[in-house]
Amino acid sequence: MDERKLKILAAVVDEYVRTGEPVGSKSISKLENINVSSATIRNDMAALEQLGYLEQPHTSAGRVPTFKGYRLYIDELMTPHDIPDEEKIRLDEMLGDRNTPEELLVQNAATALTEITQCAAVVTNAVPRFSVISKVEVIPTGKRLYVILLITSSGNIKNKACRLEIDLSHEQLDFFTHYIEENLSGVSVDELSEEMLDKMVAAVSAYMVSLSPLVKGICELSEDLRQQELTVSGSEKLLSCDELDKMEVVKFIEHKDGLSELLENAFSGIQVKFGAENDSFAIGNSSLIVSKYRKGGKEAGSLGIIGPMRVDYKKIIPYVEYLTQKISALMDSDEDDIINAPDEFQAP
Amino acid sequence: MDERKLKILAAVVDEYVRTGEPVGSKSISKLENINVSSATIRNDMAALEQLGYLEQPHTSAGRVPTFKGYRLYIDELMTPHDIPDEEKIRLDEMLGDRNTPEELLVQNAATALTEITQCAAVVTNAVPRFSVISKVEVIPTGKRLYVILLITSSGNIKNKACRLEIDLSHEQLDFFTHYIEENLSGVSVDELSEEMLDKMVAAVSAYMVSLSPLVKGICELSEDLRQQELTVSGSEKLLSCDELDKMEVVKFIEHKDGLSELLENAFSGIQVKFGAENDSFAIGNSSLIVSKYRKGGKEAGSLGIIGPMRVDYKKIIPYVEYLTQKISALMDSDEDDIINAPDEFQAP
DNA sequence: ATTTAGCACTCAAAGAGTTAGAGTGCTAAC
DNA sequence: GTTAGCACTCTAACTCTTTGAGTGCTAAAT
Repeated sequence: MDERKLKILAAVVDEYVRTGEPVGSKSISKLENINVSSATIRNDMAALEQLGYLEQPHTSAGRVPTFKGYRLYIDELMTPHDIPDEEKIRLDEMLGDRNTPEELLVQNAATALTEITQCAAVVTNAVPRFSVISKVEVIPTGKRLYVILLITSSGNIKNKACRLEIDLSHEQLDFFTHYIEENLSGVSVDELSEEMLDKMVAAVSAYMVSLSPLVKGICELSEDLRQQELTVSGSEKLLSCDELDKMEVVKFIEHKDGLSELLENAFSGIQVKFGAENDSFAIGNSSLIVSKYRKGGKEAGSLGIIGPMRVDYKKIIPYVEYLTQKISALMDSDEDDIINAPDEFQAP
Repeated sequence: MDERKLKILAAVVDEYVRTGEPVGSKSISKLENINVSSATIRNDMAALEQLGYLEQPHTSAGRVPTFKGYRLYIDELMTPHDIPDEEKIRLDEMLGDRNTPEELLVQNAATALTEITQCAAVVTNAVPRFSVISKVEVIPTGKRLYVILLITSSGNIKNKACRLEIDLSHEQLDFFTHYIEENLSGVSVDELSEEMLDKMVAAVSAYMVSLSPLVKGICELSEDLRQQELTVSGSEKLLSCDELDKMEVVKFIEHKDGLSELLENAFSGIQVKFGAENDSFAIGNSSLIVSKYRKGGKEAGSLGIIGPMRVDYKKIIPYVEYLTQKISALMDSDEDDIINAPDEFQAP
């Protein structure tokens, strides 16, 4: 692989991203930093096509990058743009500050990304998993009717109504509440394993079978907590993008299967995945640009965009990187504000 | 307006709904109960177009009903189909019985409607408004951090985290909890007026200004409660419906603005509204078919579908009517099961 | 040994022209 | 008032042609 060939590949990608039309040898030869004739470029382009980096929609058309071509471009050839300072300021304002709730922080970042990229933005919020359970309450609210309340240190609150077969005496309820509180209080949501909950089900059932709906309710609630929340915003942008198949986009909007896992399993750092490369997430010509943000050094969630493969990587990647870094920073500086002391208070 | 013209209008709507193609005079003349020639029909159709009930996509095409045409058809001309008995049985099974929670009841109805109509189903659940507040709790969960919990007799639970400027002593918290409990417990959600809450804000603030975030939180929660819950299910069906503009549908899916008010302000009984007729809810060629269900004689919520204007009203309207009636019946017979005794139990 | 100019060739996209057919409006007869 | 008949209209589908961007190859130039 020739130095010049790489330069030409980069030029083809840049041109194609800019114009959206297949790129011909002539238009490349006219570029500033290219000083060979179109014939030479034709030869090189033919070679690049041989190698699988470019392809022709039809014989007499210019070349278009293949996803292998994009891959090489992104990994090696591209020179990312800098984000102008005034733009950074604007982003910082959009995001929020130390006092902005974490959920809103990532939400704002998503909004910013949709606006900048005109693509769908995707965020996961795995923050709840880092928190510990700070409170479990079972509150009787009526005849045989109870509400289970689960509160985490990060302020996440889940509740669920439960109907029992029988009414519980104060003693029974007390027993149950204490047992649960003892076993779950202070446990990190991450550690809430199946076994642990199974053990509790067994123990409580042994004491009194009628309590099992309550335990089941708690299991369901902790299930909820463990699940990282995936939000896709601005997905309508994908519909007006004619590189993507409308039907596939619609299917994606309906159920975002696979995406959640894909994000969960991603490495840290910025990442670009193409629809073609993995079948779990199947919008044909799409590209997913994500990065993970961190909280207290641990990966806490992902942030990125879904768009067509023909997207301005030079421009967008720095934005995704900047936003994830900023979010990580804001979440870290926020840490001393987070309450990790579930036992400090007693219910009145 | 001639008897025959009305008959022709009805025939045009029926044919158009059936085929999806503009309807010509010839195809109408071939119909069983029409015994005039196509020329006569042409004359009548021209008249109907003059009157605004029909329109032509272009000069040499058949006619299509305008929304004014649909309106007349629905209000006066249409003969609704009967639902077959076995179908009714199937619906009854899908819905649930006396023991099915109300929320699930309407949810099931929505699912049934999506399945039958291949349109999006929309339900509102105003049931919470009929219930009384059975419990208010303020639970400390960390440094200056409190969770407010509002539970209604119908099992509705709302919560909200609140951060205060200072830590509360047990006494302060007790005072507050008691005050709130005393004032709100047993109050029906419907009666939760602005004034009432304002009075509380004033009273509490007089005692201690720092408590006002809590009162504010409670106000917001009761606001939530009063707001009827709107659920749209199967909205993906609208995307595969080519009469509707995809972009508008996506926008609608993302934020269902206006729909809630539209439903709230609707009269009782079955109702059909067209996207064109009201701008608050703006999917171009859409039609909204809803009816209200009742609980204990009072309107409790709405149930219906959103689809293209070209939808089988003859078939769908009876389904919507049947389901709302059934739900009303189930909710009424369910009434003695509802817990209206918030004071029966004490927190442990 | 590359690089380049030149040229014949290819192919999609756009435009022009044609046809087919469904449907209309009007007129004159019933 | 209704109907048959006919000329007219307009779209959708099809073919034919043209255009031009772009290619690959060859032979000359560096």
